[in-house]
Amino acid sequence: MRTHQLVLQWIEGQLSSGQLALGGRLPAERALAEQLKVSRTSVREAIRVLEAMGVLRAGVGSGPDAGTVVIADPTAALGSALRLHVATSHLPVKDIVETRVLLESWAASRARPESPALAEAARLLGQMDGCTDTEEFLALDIRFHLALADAAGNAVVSAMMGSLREAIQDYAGRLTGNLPDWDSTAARLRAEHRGILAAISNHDGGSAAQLVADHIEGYYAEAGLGAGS
Amino acid sequence: MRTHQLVLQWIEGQLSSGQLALGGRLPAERALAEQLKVSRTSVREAIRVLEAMGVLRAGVGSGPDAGTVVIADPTAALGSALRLHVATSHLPVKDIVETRVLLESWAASRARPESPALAEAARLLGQMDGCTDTEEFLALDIRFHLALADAAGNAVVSAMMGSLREAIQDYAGRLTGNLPDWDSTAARLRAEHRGILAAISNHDGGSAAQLVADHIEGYYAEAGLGAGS
DNA sequence: TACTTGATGTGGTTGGACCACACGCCTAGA
DNA sequence: TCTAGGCGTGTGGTCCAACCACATCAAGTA
Repeated sequence: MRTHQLVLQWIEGQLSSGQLALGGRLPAERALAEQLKVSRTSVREAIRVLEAMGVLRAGVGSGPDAGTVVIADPTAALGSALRLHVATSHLPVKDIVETRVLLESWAASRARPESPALAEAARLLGQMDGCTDTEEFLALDIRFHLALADAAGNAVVSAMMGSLREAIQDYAGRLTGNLPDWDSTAARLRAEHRGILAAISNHDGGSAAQLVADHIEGYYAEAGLGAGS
Repeated sequence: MRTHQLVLQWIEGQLSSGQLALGGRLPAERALAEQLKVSRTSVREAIRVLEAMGVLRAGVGSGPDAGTVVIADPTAALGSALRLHVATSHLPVKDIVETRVLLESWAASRARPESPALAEAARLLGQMDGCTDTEEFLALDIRFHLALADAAGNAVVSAMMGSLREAIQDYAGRLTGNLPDWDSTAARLRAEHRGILAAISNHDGGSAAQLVADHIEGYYAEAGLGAGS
């Protein structure tokens, strides 16, 4: 057992037992090192790992933003892990898109019409109507799809959706250059978004799921390869 | 930009550009530190992160197993990340089980009967028949379900399935104690496994998906809370 | 030839030092 | 009295130098 793993175990234990909760603060690195009888280096290595996993956030200085505090950002961990393994060509982009279709169509079929996340999605849709900038449109589009995922009320699916999105974000951005006519594409995407939202509002989960799948795969087909709107 | 993140970027760049591939070796820590004009500490912190993400593996000594080499274990990264966030109570076990049902039933519906992974699943099923030890049975059960997921041919879904499993493994293990009669449960599980395999062999993906969902949710209901066989 | 022994290179760990930063007290001035 | 500045204190960020344990390989020895 390597030293930093001992520190990891200790922190995970504190989290499991509830002695360290969301928003809680870890002891200072030097204090924790002394407490666990290890070097500060080992403590720092453990903190780095948890930071990369979206469990901790380290801040310098003093005050409320300082120190090492517990956060909860599962998307960050899953996202960077997926991105790295895509980089090693071990996770094909095709599989990522396929998984995204799977998760997102499920989320659409399970989305509750009264969910606040769905209201947020509708608001974003309104913003996209008056949007002329391509980059801004895509940013809003991402948030729209994430809100859709949130509306299903499954935190794991939401986190995975976000991470899949993050993993292929650069890739998807490059694809927009392949589009022959961005304006017409944007118009189509807007219309499809409205259709999805309408299906969910009508409690027609089956249609919503199908529309989402078509929506993503349609973009996939049009842009030539791998990442939907 | 913190120093270790610079090292992370450099390594990710090497991976993306293909100059560092699966099985490749990183320069020695001291050499890499000098090359990037940073301290060995920062290099080590970056390596720790990538190690936790299942991208690198560090080995001491000399020879083939020594040095820092590129591996590809997406499951490790996703699994520990999910486990940690479950520990913070930010990802409900209920959502994990629900996601597992979603992914696994999809995998069953897409599994190709001629897949080698499916043959492996059948082999494992045979081993489980002559198995009397509870713990060994559960270990084989895990491998059976993972083989099932692999048979769909989607690396992302396989990795996510494995990570979900890992995240709630301890939890699932504790649940077996709740069962009133393990022997009869094991017999039922075996029969259900055979049914799933048969449906896939008959190219009846729809039935297979439904059987898998029932299989997992049945165990969930019987054990009282959260993790299927 | 077979065994021992040391050199070499790897990651693993440690302690100490210094830096930049941000807050909050505490003093000097208005 | 009230205000504005400076300085002390504690935080993470970085670096360095040294040592350890380990595994291999080559040279030397019986």
